[in-house]
Amino acid sequence: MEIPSKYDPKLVEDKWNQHWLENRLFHSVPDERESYSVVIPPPNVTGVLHMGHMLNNTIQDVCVRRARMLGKNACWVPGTDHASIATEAKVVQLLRKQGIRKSDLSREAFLEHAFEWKEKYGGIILDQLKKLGASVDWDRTSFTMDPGYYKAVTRVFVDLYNKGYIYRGLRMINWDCEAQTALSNEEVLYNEDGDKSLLYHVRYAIKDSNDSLVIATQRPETIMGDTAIAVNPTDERFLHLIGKMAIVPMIGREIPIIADEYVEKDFGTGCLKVTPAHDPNDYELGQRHNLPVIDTINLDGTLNASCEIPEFVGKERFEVRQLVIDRLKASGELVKEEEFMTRIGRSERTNTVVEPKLSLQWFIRMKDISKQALDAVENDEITLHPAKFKNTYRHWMENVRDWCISRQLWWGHRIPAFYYGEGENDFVVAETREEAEQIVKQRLGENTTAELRQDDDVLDTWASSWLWPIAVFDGFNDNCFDKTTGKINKKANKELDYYYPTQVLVTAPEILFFWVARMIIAGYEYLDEKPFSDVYLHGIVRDKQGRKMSKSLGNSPDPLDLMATYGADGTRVGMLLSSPAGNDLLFDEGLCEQGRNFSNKIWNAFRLVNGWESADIPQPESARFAIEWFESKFSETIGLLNQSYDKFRISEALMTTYKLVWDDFCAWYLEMVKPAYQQPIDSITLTKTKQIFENILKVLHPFMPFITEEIWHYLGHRETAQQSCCLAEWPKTGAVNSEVLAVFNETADIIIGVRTIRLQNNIPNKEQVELKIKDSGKFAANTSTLIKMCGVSNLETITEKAENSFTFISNQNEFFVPFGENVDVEAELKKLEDELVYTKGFLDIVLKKLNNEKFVAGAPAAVIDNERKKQADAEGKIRMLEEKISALIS
RNA sequence: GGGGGAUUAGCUCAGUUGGUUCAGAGCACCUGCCUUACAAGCAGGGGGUCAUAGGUUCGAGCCCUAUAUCCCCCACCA
Repeated sequence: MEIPSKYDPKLVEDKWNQHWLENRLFHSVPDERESYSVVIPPPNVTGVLHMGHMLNNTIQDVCVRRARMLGKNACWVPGTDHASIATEAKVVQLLRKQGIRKSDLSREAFLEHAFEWKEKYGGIILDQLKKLGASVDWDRTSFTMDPGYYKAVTRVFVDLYNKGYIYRGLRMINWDCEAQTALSNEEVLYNEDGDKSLLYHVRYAIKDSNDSLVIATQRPETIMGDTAIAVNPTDERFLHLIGKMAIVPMIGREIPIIADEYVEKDFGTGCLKVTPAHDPNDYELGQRHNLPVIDTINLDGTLNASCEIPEFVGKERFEVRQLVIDRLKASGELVKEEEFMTRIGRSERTNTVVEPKLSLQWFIRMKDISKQALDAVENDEITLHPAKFKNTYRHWMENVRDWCISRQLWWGHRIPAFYYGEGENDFVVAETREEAEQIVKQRLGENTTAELRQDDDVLDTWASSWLWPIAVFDGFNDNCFDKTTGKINKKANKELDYYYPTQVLVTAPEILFFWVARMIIAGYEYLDEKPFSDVYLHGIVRDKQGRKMSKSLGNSPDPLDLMATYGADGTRVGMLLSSPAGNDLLFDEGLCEQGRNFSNKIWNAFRLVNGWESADIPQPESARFAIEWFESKFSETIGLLNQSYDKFRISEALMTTYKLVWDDFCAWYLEMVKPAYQQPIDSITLTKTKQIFENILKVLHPFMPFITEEIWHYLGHRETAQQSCCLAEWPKTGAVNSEVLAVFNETADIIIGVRTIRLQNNIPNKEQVELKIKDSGKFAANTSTLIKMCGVSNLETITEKAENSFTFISNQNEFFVPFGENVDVEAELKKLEDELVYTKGFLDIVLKKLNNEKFVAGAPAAVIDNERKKQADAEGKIRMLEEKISALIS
């Protein structure tokens, strides 16, 4: 059967994917083996595979596949995140296209649409993961709004509330007056270059004084909500005014003049009007100074009665701005209009200017609950890779701020708070409405007729995904979660007991705090145990110019296209080739090409070996040596590989594998054992070579699962369907015979010497050459390998220098290749002279060191010995070169 | 503004406690080869004052101090 000379992934990948799935090779159940569990960072349920996923999942797959081969019970849990904001935005958009507005729908109707949409399009990304060969346990696919998961999230909310970690508080949120909804920070867009705006300087009178001061504002329409004027306490211009009362223009309200560090002396006029209801900073100022909050703007952006000016009530905020300006101009209180650059936030959805708005939100108190999570990373119970993120992590955790977990959306986990009255504390928190009713009855009496309203808001997505490593193993179920202590009893949950903590979490540093830190917090809060031992943080995939890949730039290749062009294996290798942990990856399609070429190289090595016919003939010495050498080389490399893997240096492991396969195995080993054209190979060498090839496939497998599986089956594992390279045993480190390695190195060095002479002197490979060796007593190369690899017709040991020859030195032995016809003596001479000059210079440097008394006195003996050895070698080399030159000249 | 990180070959990066080939790898580049596994290949080769300036040391890519440039995260000036 003819095997094509080019590897065709299309003929291979689907076949093996199907094989793996049908045989459920990646399914894991607890058993007596050591577990190796990994939870996937759940992609958005609405997501489609992009380059970031490609990188992220390839790294995980490499770790998981290797662990499986190491004999561990590998369990990689897949799933998706409901991603409340992102998904809700998409659903809203979709509905809008169908002419349906969210505001016209009931919550229930909207959620019905959302779930419908999720069923239809959600999980596309999971299918795409199959394409890249992700060896996840598909039977365990989870979703952050699965019923069980939903229950876990609710349960945790109630628990944290009961423990006193959750509270309600006022907070500025971004309000979209048109859509009448709150916006997350991510949904607020800013003009990149800033916005040109006007700063209005307005004069405020001082009570009981002829004095006045001038503030600067870009929002004159909020003047009626002012409750203070603030100046910097060190600003001498205003020291005398601190503590006095200023008069708000137009309405005459008296407000205090306060001092606060926050005020910049150099900006505007140095006086700041404080409007706690309509500016986040002013709100904080107000908190610090106990200022009243006067909210003058309605949800739809019109002014309300609190503004005290009837003419303004019901009018839109920007219309009012102009009216205010007109009034102030007329009264002479507007001193100046000044252009300046600022940044104005606009709603991503409606493009209206975002209105900061105070509202009651839910928070988690972070300080105490995050203590253990800080320590765990600090004392390396959890290791971050690369370690530099430890600093970042510490800084954030030490300055952790309370976490606002409520979102004004419908798609998500609805906050389990039930209100029975209008009072601030007229609510209860409970897992279900029934439980809530019970509590209310206890509180208000059995006969209460209070109607319960559940909070309309849902939880921040991260307030569900922070439970991921616990919840995917059903860690909050009734059996193991103890409501009274608020702890999980691991022993009562076989799965959790076996798989938790997981091994490695692979993700991007961008979400180190949003997600990773919070998972750690949850782990310690509920299990008193870390959720994972190692965190591998990979960079962002960027284009060649270093720009983030984005839809709008159109600079992101589609991973599916790449896999179609270069094969999944080639693309995986391409992704990992230049991606050390923590560094951004400047993606270059050329890397995938390199990956594809590598596939092809492996494929052709297989074709070569596969085509060999064995015969009952003696094993050549060169083949015997090749096997002996390669086995040592392989053992040595396995050691290096294991080290790289253990340190999570995945790209280093890949490069080591790449060189082992391409250089050591293909370029050297196969050439060394290869029989002459159309000659058979001895059976010992063939058998050994196939064994070696199998080992090669094993170390390649984590990176290139498809091609290795394909060849694996060709090499004699076709018979049983269960057999798979996926389940092969990772090679053990064996003995490394350093003597053999040294012999090989010397042999290879001589071969390269002869090749160089051939190339530089245009001696065709077909033409046999003689090789003479002047042995310094150290010659130890494998001669039969030399003869085979160099095209040597005659190998001879001599005692005197050979004349009329090209020469080179290797390991203090001198080698001579006698001139054939057409020899360029001049060129040869020049080469020798150049080398002489260089070596003399080198000797000078060494001597300088050795003549330095301080060096000889201060450096350890080993270092000095080495320098003396260098000196001796150099002196010897100079003698040889000089002799050679004189021989050529004569 | 606060914090963190980086600067080594044309590009992307290694370089472990300062001292054995430590100045490296891959790609790119140059030269020669369609040699019967592979031109998606083979063989060989060139290339760096380790950002700059000082300092510590017998010895610095590595340690210290400044300077310059770049990147990331958080908070963002009314």
